[in-house]
Amino acid sequence: MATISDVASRAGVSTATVSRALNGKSTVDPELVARVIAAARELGYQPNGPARNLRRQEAAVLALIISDVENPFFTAIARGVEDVAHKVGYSVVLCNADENAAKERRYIDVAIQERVAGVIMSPTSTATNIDPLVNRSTPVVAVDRPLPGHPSDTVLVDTRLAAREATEHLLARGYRRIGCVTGPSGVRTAEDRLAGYRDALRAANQRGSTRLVRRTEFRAPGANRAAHELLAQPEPPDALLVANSAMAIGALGALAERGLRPGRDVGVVAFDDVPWAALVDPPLTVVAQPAYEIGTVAAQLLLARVNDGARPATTTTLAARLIERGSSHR
Amino acid sequence: MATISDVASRAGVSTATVSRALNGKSTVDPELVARVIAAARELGYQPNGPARNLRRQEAAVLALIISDVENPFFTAIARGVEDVAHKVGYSVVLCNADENAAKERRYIDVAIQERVAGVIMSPTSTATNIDPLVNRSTPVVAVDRPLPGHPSDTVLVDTRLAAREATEHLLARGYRRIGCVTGPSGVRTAEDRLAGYRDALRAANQRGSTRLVRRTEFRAPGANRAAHELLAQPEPPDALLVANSAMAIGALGALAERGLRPGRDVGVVAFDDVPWAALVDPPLTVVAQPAYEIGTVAAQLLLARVNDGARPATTTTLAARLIERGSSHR
DNA sequence: TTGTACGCGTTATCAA
DNA sequence: TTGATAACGCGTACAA
Repeated sequence: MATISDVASRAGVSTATVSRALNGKSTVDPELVARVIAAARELGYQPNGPARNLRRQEAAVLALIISDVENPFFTAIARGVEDVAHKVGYSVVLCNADENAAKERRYIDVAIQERVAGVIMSPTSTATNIDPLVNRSTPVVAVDRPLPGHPSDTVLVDTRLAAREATEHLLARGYRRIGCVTGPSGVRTAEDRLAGYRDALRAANQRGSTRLVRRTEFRAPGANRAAHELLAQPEPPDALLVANSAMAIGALGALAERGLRPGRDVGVVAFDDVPWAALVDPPLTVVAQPAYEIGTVAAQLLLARVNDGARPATTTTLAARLIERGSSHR
Repeated sequence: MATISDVASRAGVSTATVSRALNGKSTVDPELVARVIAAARELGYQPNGPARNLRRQEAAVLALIISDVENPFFTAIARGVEDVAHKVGYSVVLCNADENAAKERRYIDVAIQERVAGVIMSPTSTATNIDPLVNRSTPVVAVDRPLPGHPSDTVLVDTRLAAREATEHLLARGYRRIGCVTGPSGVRTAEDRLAGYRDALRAANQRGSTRLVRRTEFRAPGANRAAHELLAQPEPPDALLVANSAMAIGALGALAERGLRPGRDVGVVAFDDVPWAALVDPPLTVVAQPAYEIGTVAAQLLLARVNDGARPATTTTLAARLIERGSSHR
């Protein structure tokens, strides 16, 4: 494989000049630049990344550690991050922690070992430990969920308010016993959505009952079981607030299995506006989170911090938007 | 940040011994190993990846370049690759080419620059050029679509046969004018699905008509337009074979917009068994591709080739499975 | 079994 | 503006 000195001898210059020419330093004779570029092309020269990163003590790479690659919310974030990063010459490596603290820990180690410029992550839980990153002063931006412990740039959605509005919407539609299927305890978004739900009930002078609330993993099977449990009760809920789209699949499945029609029999609002939401019958009312924008904002914050480690940490909170469809209409 | 010589002095040994101890070489006194490990832990030592990769001339990293992160088919492949790679100590970096030849090209360059051990990719089109990888003898495994030019390990689904069976299923259900919405020309899976569709019509002594076929990008909006065009004709199709799940969303949307009910009015079979397929009304008949298994097989092939570059190239073809649901029932 | 010393390919410093 | 050279941190050949 061609190295920088191969290019240097072919162009009849020193390696230093090749390096300067290829990195666009302004202090190089234009004619030499042309010769270097030609030589590099002829040899199919590609710089050796590890050597460059070793020398520079940093790679033009951002790590994005997300909790679940199969969740469209997180893949949309990924696209936002990529679009911003690529524009300024950074690559993004996507790591799937799979809602698994051990995998997450492993990817944090990989990010450190590879000396990436910065890390964007959605922590799997409040147990997430970023001390290793902080100790090495690798910039970290949290998305979707805040990081425990250290102050860091954070991009969130006002999901508590969104959950409140969604619940108020159900109340306004005439549903009276609203249930909530949310994520595991220890995950901030799960807590916030539940809190927003309770805010709305309290504001309407309803006493929330724990019999109407279930916590489960953020996936379909758990939500399916949870919905069945709620609906099997003597006084079942007449509406459900569901905390993400995978869970919506489980919950809607449970309704179908019980012969209940969303909207008419049980009102349903779920978080995340997935492409198929408008397609089910009746179409699903959702809380649309600005996932792509979370990604772009996070990437901008991270790049800013890479260039200035002393910037004070900020928290950006984006608004979600309720999209009313048939599943919350009797 | 702690280096290997920090660990060495703390443990009272040489850097060579630290290296050997940490890499599990058998020729080290067990007591020294213990001291080294203790020192490394105390210092929070993490090896410098770039330095290690520079020295080793290779990184324990696989690149996975997929055509679309937002397509569940590809994210399932990614999980398969990850699970196999992690088991043997390799990391996976996921790159989203976004069905875009330029991004794909860029990620190939990144893979070369970072000197990854190997690349798994689903080529965006027959124009994909992997010469740069081949020239540097970086092992490549193609998934979903074959690579043009060079013989390489390849993991495919027998999608032509699957399309034929899906079409025969529609014929057996009594549909008589079957249309096909497939992907762009130049993409092998798009061609194969169309070919399988035509195989079935020919076997049934039907003359396929180009008026029943549309090609479009593998996304919902294109498929939506295509389905509208097909259905607006004087003699519209009474069934549709749709080439992936994103396109299914567009096509089902078109049916809804025209007040047509899947199954009863227009039979529908789509590729890829997505979680919501069973949830729409009527449930969607699909061709389930073994995506996760594609990933595991591809990773195994790649790792085998990393260890033995002389292995002959193989092509593995996996079978797809038709899952009959309501959308192909009158 | 352990230590010394070199080189991987690049960039940055310094001198010319 | 250019070139010689040192240094980044690690693994290993070789010597002890």
